[in-house]
Amino acid sequence: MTLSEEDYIKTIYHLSDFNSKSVATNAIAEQMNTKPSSVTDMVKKLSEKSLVNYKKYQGVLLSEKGRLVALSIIRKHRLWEVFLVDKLNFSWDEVHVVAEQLEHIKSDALIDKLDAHLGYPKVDPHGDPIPNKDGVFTKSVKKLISELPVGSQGVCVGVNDSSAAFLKFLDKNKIALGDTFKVLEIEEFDGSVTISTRSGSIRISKQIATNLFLEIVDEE
Amino acid sequence: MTLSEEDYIKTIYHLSDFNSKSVATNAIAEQMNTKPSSVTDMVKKLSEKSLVNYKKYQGVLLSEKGRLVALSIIRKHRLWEVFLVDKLNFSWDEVHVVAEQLEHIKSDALIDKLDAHLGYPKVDPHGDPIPNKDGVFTKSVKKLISELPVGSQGVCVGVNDSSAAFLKFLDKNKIALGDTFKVLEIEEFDGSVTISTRSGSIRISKQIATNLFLEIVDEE
DNA sequence: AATTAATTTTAGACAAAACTAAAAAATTGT
DNA sequence: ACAATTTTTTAGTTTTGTCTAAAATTAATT
Ligand SMILES: [Mn+2]
Ligand SMILES: [Mn+2]
Ligand SMILES: [Mn+2]
Ligand SMILES: [Mn+2]
Repeated sequence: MTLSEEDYIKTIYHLSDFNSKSVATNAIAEQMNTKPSSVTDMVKKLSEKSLVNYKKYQGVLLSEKGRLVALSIIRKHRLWEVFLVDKLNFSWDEVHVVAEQLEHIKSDALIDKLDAHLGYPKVDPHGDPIPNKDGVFTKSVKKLISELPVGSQGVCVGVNDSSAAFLKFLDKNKIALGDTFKVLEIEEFDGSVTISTRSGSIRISKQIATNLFLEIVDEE
Repeated sequence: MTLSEEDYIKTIYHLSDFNSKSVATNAIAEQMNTKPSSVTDMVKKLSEKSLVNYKKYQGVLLSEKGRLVALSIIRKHRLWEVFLVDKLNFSWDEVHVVAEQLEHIKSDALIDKLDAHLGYPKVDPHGDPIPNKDGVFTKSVKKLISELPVGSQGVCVGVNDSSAAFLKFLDKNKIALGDTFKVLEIEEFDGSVTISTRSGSIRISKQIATNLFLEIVDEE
């Protein structure tokens, strides 16, 4: 597999929405910043290698083989993201570009040992699940606090608004990525939410609640 | 810089012996498992970009610009090797192939943070020096114990004989890569050497002494 | 249903990096 | 010194991945 083939496979997987619907040539071209004609060429090649199912003018879907390739690249991408954040102190919004390169390093031993070194994480810094060696992953849910019912619990994994002002606000209120929160109460009147944090429980406004993503850990 | 260009630059640097003598087309071809004609093509391209000085039939030498590129790749290669050994528990003889890929990842921030995470190492797992950001490095010396005078001190960084038997012997005598040794006495009669180790001093035969490399740390 | 618009594919070209075969230059041995 | 050998370069292809321009197909609108 060349680097370019791997990126196409990954893009097709992402655009297919868990491999359920067929992906349009133009959609791939747009996502990858190439021309539709280039996509057609590549898709033909991937079809030759039976990594995708493709019929002219009908769009494209990953084969089972292709799906496993996609998941192995996604696994590498997300493990590297965890490494960059946990070990090298990158912030969660800087890691994607670098992981885009690291995901193509070819060495099974490397990924196994990296996985172990990171303590077999289940989720990347953006709250997205990390497939295991066989491409199995727990389809986790990432939701805004404002969308959750009372009693929900999850790990804070992202923000909608990444302005300096908002991040400063979070800091002041001792809210950080990686923290576990529980929704204690929702105020009907103004939509504000009371959540439990490390340092006791606090109430956050509806505006804040619509800007914080929780990763709901699907208990196994 | 493409991956291929980077590998050529690095190879030319290594073959030029600290950039002192001009490198033959055939030597590059042999080292890189390509044909001489391919090398000529690439060398012309590198010359266009003024990364090398090249005149037909005269061999090639890195320009100052090229030398700095070479050193930045070597820096990355060796830092990744340290990471693989120190953090991921690879053994020192497994890391080269993987580092050969990792050295091409493009991100200054990544290398800075990796360097910090590793504690700013000066030397890679094979005892080779790690250039700093500006391409400066202490030209360190790697020598067999049998070649050292009494009083020499250094870090054990490699073996000549990597047979299981020899490695087992080292293990039994509590000699490991990364240990610091000092030459205490050399026996004229049989060439055996007394060295100080973690666990006191031991005498090793001439045969052992000709199979262990020490990295002599050039005090600055 | 027919025309128009959008999407997708084909045809032909190009740059990067490799190759083979043959020509040119440098080196070596007598 | 000059023929033989080795090294290096040139010329012409190939593969991979991209592009533009034009043709084919499908989708949307009157
Ligand atoms: Mn990528
Ligand atoms: Mn991610
Ligand atoms: Mn390399
Ligand atoms: Mn090394």
